[in-house]
Amino acid sequence: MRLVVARCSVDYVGRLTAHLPLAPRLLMLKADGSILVHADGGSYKPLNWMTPPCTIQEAEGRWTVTNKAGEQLIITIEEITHDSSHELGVDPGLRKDGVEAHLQELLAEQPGVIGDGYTLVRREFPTAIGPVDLMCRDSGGGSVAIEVKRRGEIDGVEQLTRYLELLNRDPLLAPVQGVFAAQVIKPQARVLAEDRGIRCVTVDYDALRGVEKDELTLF
Amino acid sequence: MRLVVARCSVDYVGRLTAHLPLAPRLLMLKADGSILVHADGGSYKPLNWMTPPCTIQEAEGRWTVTNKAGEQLIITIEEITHDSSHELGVDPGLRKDGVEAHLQELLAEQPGVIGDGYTLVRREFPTAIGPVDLMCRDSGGGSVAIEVKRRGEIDGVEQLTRYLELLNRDPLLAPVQGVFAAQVIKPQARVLAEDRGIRCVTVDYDALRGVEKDELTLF
DNA sequence: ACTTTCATTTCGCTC
DNA sequence: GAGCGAAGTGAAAGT
Repeated sequence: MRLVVARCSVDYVGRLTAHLPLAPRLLMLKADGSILVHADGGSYKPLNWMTPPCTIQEAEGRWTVTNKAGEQLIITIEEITHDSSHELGVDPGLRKDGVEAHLQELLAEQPGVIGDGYTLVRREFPTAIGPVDLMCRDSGGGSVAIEVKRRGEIDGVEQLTRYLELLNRDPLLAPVQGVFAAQVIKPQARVLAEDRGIRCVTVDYDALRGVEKDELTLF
Repeated sequence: MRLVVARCSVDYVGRLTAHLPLAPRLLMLKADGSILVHADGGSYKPLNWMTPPCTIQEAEGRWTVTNKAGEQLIITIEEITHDSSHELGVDPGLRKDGVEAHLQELLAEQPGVIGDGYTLVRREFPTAIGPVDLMCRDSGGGSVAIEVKRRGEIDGVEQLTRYLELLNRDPLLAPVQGVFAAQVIKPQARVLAEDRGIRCVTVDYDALRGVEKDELTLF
């Protein structure tokens, strides 16, 4: 990784055109050829950048970064105040815990938490308008489509409604019940869901993980 | 801005929990107190970060970053290989051109691209639940509500559906046709739109701009 | 301050 | 590789 602090102006021409007036900034050149232009504030997102794969052509006071799609980042450099290179190697990567995917995994392992006697048909059940998070059968053999969210809001209810409408057109599946499962369900989402005959279930992430742990430690 | 290259491990506890094993990385500390942890690859997104406002407490080999919501980023430092500070000042900011607003402008100037004989009634046509991007009349004098998106996805179809439902209750306007216009329309969004009687139009941004240029250069 | 919407979204997964 | 949904989405604009 090469770090350059320089007074520069930047022009991007690609999916849109953008211009950065002359000012001191950090230029971060990564090992994969990508480049980031950062200011000293407005964190997280660079002012301008080019994602890999791309090539950097350095001329006197003018760097031209080009990617496969022909997009260009042109950096005009007036003055360099710092320039250093560092060997970092490949990063071992981030381990995340507590996102929707994990919640879905836990519920897939314990469908009984959502409804007595529920059994899993499959996760990410495919439909023409996208996958249903969990498809189950209830104790009577009826189909149940379950939408899992970390935070239950109206968008999620709309999403499940679309799936249900489609699934209920399929005579092999219909009638399909809907369940909206989330750690927290906002009142408006709950009202809308129940108005549409969708059952709401709030799930406790730590409890789910606890049950999982208990089961594991029994053996 | 302070730049530190260090062998470190990072733990985030907040909206989720995340862990980064020990490895060399760049730590970028910005003037507003925010901090970014970058590896030598990936795109512009940091491996881990904390957005301002937040406070950094530096102890021996252990930096603790805390924000208002109580989320924490704990950086355990084994070895520092670089440490430099730089005065950058406030950035003058980015000028952009070519986003959705611009696409809407171009279509407003050339409604014929969306449908033969279409004429513009007005942009940002107001309704009780928000403005319709473009309201036009077709060659027969009928009303057409147009939703403009850079990328046409299901959300956009839902939005237009809500507008149409409302507009069609107004006896002075009804019947109102719906058109979903975007540079790219995803198949699922297209299926949903056409199922609801909404016509889909894909528009070529460069061609629109080209036509505009040609018209200008004719005079 | 809160809500809505856009994004050069990026990222990860499934088909 | 394309397509889709989630994201610690972030960021900006309007209310």
